[in-house]
Amino acid sequence: MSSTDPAPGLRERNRVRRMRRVERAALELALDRGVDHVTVDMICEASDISPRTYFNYFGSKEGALLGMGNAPHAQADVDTFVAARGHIVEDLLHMVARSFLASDPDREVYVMRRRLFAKEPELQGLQLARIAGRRQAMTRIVEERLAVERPELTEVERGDEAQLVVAVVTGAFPIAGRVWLELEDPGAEIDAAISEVMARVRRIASP
Amino acid sequence: MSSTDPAPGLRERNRVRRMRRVERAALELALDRGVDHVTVDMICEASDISPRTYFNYFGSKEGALLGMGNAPHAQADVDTFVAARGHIVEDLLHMVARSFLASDPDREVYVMRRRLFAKEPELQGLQLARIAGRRQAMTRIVEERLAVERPELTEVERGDEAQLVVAVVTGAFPIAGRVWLELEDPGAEIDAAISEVMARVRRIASP
DNA sequence: CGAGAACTTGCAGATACTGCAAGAATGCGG
DNA sequence: CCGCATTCTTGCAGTATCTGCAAGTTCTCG
Repeated sequence: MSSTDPAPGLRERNRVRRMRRVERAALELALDRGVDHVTVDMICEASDISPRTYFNYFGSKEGALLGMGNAPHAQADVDTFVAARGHIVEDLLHMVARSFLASDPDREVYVMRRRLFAKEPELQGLQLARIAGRRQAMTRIVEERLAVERPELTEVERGDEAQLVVAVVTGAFPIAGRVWLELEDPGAEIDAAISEVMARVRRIASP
Repeated sequence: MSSTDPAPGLRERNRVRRMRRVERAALELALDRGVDHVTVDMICEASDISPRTYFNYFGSKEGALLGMGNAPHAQADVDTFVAARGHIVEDLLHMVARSFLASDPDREVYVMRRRLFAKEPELQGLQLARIAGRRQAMTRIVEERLAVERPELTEVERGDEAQLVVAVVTGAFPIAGRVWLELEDPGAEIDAAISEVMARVRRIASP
């Protein structure tokens, strides 16, 4: 289920191509006229797809605007994080970043999305709702690591600490994303962005 | 607009009473049958209100389940926070807590809400979406304080730092809320809960 | 008490979303 | 290349959410 499937097959390729087409159409329409002056029917007409299929793909009107929300983390990345012993926030940021890059993000779509978010801040709320499931999954993963790393904590304390770590990471990741965007060089440079953001995180809690 | 209005007036009192009645009915129904087997019409019938009025009050089906999302912070509390020079996260937690207590939270409804959230985690996502507006407002307030407290930061850095602070606080507040709930004594005890949570926040970023 | 403001309600309608079943595209073994 | 099974797309019909408007009702205040 990772991004390294050997033969995607025609069916899968068509699917991806169609989804991208719909996403683009939706973003263009939303940027042009504003989200709530766009209907699902418009998006479907613009991308030549049936409304029923639209919902099969994205589940909700905003689905095409928000993009990837459901793909779980690769087990290998999870294991790496659980076994790592660096700063837990930084390690988790790396896991999330790896997951993000694995989805083969389309830089152009990403930029459109950012512009749209700036234009209609309510979408950020929906984005948060969309990734709520991921937050829960992440919380469980962090708890797993804490169980071996800090066995002195009670179960409740572990849960609290995990929640806090996840909150910090979900707050910090978009910032790292922006920093990453400003660097021209794609790929490994995201590590630099993470280090930079980590420094800011440290500064906040220290004094 | 604060909670210290001298004479609420009959109109306002009716309004509050009715909203509470609707909230209770909605929570009971949702706990009983599950959120998506409850319709707005059911809630309205159970609480003897017209659907149109329901939407005037709560704006969305889930509004009655999630509770207060829109009331802005009292200007006095904001000023206090901006002028304070303690740990910025702790100060902001206090501001949020004051705002929360000012809404005169009904402990029983609060408990029902927590039970419902535990039963249907997707609601937590919607909750995040609902308070997204508050988060933005909080971010601006934090930026305001940072502008005077740390003038050496660039505008972008200020924005980033504010975002991080808000992320930490919105992550930490529910935990403080739970701790507060477990204390029998209502009222000022929320300060103790905040101190306790702050210690955990510090522990996370330090090593 | 009476004028005016604020609120509730019903109605009509647009839009979002879902289940179902038929039809089309694709994968696969012969 | 041909059927057969599988999976996906689509249309249809129906339900639920949400909104604007205008009329009726309740409250406020002088």
